[in-house]
Amino acid sequence: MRAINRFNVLDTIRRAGSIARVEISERTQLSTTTVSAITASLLDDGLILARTEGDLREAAARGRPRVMLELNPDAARVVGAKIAANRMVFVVADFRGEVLSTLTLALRVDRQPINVITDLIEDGVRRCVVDADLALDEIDSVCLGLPGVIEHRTGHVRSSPIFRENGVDFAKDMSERLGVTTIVESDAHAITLAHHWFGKAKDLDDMVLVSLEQTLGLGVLHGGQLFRGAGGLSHNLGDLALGIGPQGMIRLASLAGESAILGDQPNGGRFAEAIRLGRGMAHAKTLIAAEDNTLISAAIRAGEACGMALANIVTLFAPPRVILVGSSLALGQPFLDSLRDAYSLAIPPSIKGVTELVFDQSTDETWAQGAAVVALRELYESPWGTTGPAPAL
Amino acid sequence: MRAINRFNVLDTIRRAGSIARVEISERTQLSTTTVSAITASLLDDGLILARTEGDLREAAARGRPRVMLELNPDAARVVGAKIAANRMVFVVADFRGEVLSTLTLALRVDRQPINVITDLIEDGVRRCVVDADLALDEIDSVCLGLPGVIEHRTGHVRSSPIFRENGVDFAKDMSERLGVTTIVESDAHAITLAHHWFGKAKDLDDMVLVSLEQTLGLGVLHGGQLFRGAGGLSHNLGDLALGIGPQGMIRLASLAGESAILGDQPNGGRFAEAIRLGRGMAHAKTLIAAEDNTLISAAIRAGEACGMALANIVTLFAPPRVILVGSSLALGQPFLDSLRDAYSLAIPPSIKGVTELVFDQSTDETWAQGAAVVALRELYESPWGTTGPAPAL
DNA sequence: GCTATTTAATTCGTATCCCGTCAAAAATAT
DNA sequence: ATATTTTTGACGGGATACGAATTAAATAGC
Repeated sequence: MRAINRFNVLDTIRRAGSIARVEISERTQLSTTTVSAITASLLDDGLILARTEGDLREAAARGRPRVMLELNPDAARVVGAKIAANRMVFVVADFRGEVLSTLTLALRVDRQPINVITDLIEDGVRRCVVDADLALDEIDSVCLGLPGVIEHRTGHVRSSPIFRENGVDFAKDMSERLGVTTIVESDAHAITLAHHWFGKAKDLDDMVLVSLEQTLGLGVLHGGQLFRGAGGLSHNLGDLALGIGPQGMIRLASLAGESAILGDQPNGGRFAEAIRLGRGMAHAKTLIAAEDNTLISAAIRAGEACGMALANIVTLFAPPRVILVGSSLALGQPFLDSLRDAYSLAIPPSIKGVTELVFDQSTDETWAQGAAVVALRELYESPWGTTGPAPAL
Repeated sequence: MRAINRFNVLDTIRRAGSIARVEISERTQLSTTTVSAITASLLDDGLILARTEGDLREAAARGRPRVMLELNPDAARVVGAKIAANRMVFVVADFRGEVLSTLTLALRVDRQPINVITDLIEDGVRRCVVDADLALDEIDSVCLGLPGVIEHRTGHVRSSPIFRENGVDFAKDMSERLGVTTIVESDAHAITLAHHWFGKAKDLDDMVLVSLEQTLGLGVLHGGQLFRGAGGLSHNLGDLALGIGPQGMIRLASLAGESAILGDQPNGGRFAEAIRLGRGMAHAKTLIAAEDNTLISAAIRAGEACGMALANIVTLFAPPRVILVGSSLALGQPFLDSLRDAYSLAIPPSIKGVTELVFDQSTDETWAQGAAVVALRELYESPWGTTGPAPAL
């Protein structure tokens, strides 16, 4: 019970950035007494800081000035990472989720043996931590966001384009490797939380995010919590079945996945090289501007498929807002227009107007930051969840 | 806090049917002391009853015999109803959800003006209440389950095949009409809760139910709670988009809805008559047995579409169990087989084995009982939610 | 410059609630 | 009748939250 209130207060402070006790009490519906008690304990634990200046009410404020409270950035450090097929992005973040250092490694990791991948990730984590002027033992937790179907609770990767194998116990492997608690999460879930904390869903506790990258991912926020399937399973939109074709089931990924849009490019060509470097979509955009008809029609086909799938998601979840993110958005007009058209055609009239569509081209760093948020959210709850007994002097 | 524990204890008693305090304490993880306090207050409020006999442990039980506690059936009465296009089914249920009386009215209500429909419903409610030897003012709450997209919180019906109009404030209308709090809920949600309380999901707090009737509905249970969209919106599977056809969007309902399967039957014919009476699917089954090829292929088409949609639902929600209900199941082999085939083809390998498929041919009464459960669940929480202060003497 | 006013935060006392321990009650076995 | 076993109820301790009163720190007015 106290744990719940503690978390609520802490979260209220985080959302506000800087806030006085009175206002916490207003927002949480807790009495000022309780807020005082809780904030005292939070101050005591070093999780928040008090700042005497900064009372930003109307300039001529009478009465005792408010003492502003904010998160103590140094209360914890976490590493968040986005692991994609052709790049890895790491960030070190402080307790507020603010990024302290970034590291991008442009290298192809998919289809590599697992221990090569874990090696590379370990390397990236270590380098990024050093860049932030920290040591690994100052890091409280690490979270890796990767594409695919991931069981968050167990850290079990059911399937991912990153791995050749299915069913990897990735969290366990990496935890042992790094000597730091490591969480594995779907990349879509990570960017969903990033938007909830810092992006275009700060004001909402219910929303849906669709990520259009190599893999098509989904994040559903419900009451401020990620909605996970059984066993904390993440969703994979690319697996959605669209119909039966000559070679069996046609899935969304086969029309709207990155490789489906860009097609098989001749090895060594400039396009193939751009794809290698994660610039495939940007390159495609310039080709589309030059009226490359193959690409244009691929983009339109992908947009239509996405738009329809999106409408179905909205039919099922009816969120007030859907945020679309991912590299495919860089394709520009033909893709976006056909997506929007298909969406508005496919959305049932009865829920028209319920959902607002928002497009966002986040940087890779935001994804990694989202992974850091996943790690932070777990920290927020667990280690100080139990009320510490007053230490005997 | 007490409210939460109270609810948990009450719910534990309901689930068990009859249970001793010790066992409540075991199941809820509450101390026997607390359980005693709470049960005393529940007994005091007349919500539960104590029965001295009925200790069903090993016959030769030494020690003080257990006092079994069970819900007081008379603590409340509710009316639940299933309103379909061609029939209305009412039940009066006691506090346990047990049915006291049933009333089925086989009449076509769709496309009637609203006040005709409300008239008929009012009539049905009143008659069913009388059948249970009760008066309307002894009814605590009414819940109507209808097909379509319904906002549970507001009782607003966004669209329903029952109504000619969209956007009807049905809960308000009926509450005024009956003088009893009336809740409106999607029929799929009702049957979902019916299965949670009495049917094939008693053991699960997470599951998905798909209802295949005139309308294709969906109920998602998540942590024992119905998962609703924004504003308590219900889902409508029939609105799912499958692809673009010559006449615009092809939706699931146009392939697998009742009318899509049965087709347009000549007015006055035996088939049309059967449909009128809600026996359309049964009649179709006999025709299929007689190798009516039009129907067989319609059934197969419908089954395929449903199977694929089902696989997509499972991809998104990954529930441990999916329950399929509804009149279309009566079609038998061709429908069920093609559904199963399409499902196993469309289900992504990465989540194969997560979900168990269960078919259930519930009676209409069960649907109405589910609506009663919706009403009861609200009663369980609200009126005794606050701890009553000890009355002065 | 002093006092009154206003607003913020803390302290204190009270009520609630849960749990652990212990005693009472109710049956059976000897 | 007595001992044993099991369940139930009662009392005190600990934690928590809230309301009222108190203290704190600033401004406004004279």
